[in-house]
Amino acid sequence: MEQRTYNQYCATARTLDLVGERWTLLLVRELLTGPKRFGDLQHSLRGLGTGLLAARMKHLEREGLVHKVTLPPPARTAAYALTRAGEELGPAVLALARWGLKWAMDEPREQETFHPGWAVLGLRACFDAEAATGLHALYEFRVEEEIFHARIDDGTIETVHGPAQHPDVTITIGGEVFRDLAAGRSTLAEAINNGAASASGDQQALRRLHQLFRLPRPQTRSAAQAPAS
Amino acid sequence: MEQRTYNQYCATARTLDLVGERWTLLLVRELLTGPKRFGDLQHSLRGLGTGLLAARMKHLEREGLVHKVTLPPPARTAAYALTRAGEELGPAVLALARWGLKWAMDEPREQETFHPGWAVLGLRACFDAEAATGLHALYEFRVEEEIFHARIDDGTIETVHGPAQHPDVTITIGGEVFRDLAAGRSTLAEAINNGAASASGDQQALRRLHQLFRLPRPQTRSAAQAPAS
DNA sequence: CGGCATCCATTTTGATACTG
DNA sequence: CAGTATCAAAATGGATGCCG
Repeated sequence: MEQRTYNQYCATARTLDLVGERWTLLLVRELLTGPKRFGDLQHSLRGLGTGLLAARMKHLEREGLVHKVTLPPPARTAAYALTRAGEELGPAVLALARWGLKWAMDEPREQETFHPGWAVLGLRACFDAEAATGLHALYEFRVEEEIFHARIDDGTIETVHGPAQHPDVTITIGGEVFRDLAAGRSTLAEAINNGAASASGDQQALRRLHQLFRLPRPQTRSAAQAPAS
Repeated sequence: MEQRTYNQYCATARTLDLVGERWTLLLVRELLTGPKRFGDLQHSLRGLGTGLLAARMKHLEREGLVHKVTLPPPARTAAYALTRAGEELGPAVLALARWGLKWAMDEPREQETFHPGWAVLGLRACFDAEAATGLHALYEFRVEEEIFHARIDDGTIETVHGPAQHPDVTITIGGEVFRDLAAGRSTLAEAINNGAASASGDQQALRRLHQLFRLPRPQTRSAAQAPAS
């Protein structure tokens, strides 16, 4: 395995040698919101068979980007988690997501799957650090059956799968609304006004939340275009 | 073509549908330092055949990331350039490069090729915007037969293939030294002291240059490691 | 359920020869 | 030099079965 290399002494190429194969960066994306079990990973990634998934995870493990953990009680089952090196791929994945939010997220297509965790990462991708100066807050998102939380500490954001301990605000929202929101086709304020979402908790923290994400204005990639430089 | 899609309504997955195939991001990398001809691209990317290269460029063109241009005189030949959308993949490519600089750039391996343009992009990846506040300068790098320039304007950097008009500083340097420098295994100051590089022009701009790039301390990805979270 | 091997149809790729 | 045509090798997708 991994005999196929670009053979270039270049940081980008070396990185792509490690994580450029099909599915690999999406596996990293899944783990960026916390450890996941083998089955969870496969469930999120339709089209990825057990054989290839096992091969990819073994590769990531061998390369030191992922390691096996035992989930804390009461779960106690085995799962995969990112190592420090794996976690630091976050900025690269989020950069790809930012580009996609601006240039590739038109209407959802038939056939396309969606999981709330992707939208959570989408929010994280357009987190505006400046807008969060001085803010320390814990937000919980209850999207259909899935729960996530975002911890904001003065310009930093952490988004994790699972409930929060003592959230300042809890947002309850349907999957489709949440999807539209993360794709910039709706806002949280609108959704709450609509009744499509509800928020409870610290009202001031909620007001800050509205300002924290700066979604790019979607653009179309027309093939006929003036030079970039 | 492009029938293979992840079918996920996710910004990262949609982006990878467009540029996640083998070679594609490396082609973007090549074009990030300016337009290139078909043959130049193939020359830089050993192992990429003409058939696949043609298919990739056609795909990128159809998707509006690349377009054909006619090089200005005296060249006048056809070339490929990034569109606005393509150019904006820069941050994602540079994020991958930053990760690689930290976690994947050990010694060059036998068989690995190297082109100065990659190192130029490596420098750009670790450009420190804060260190460049108030600086407006044009640097020219003459690496073996290749010439690049970097234009710095107060926190922004632009790196382009080709000579500069009226550079403030011109650095002449060998390919291997430049390679080591961009991989963090040497510094420009050392290279100049060694005589491995020479610089002429505005001495103050040269002093600033030394401070502009913050290379990450290389790390090893040990598979046996404590959890990241 | 987690994890892995095996078999097979389909795609993707790599390498080379060939054409305007 | 820019690209097409062709073919062999490799990667992928999907199904299935096995084992603890």
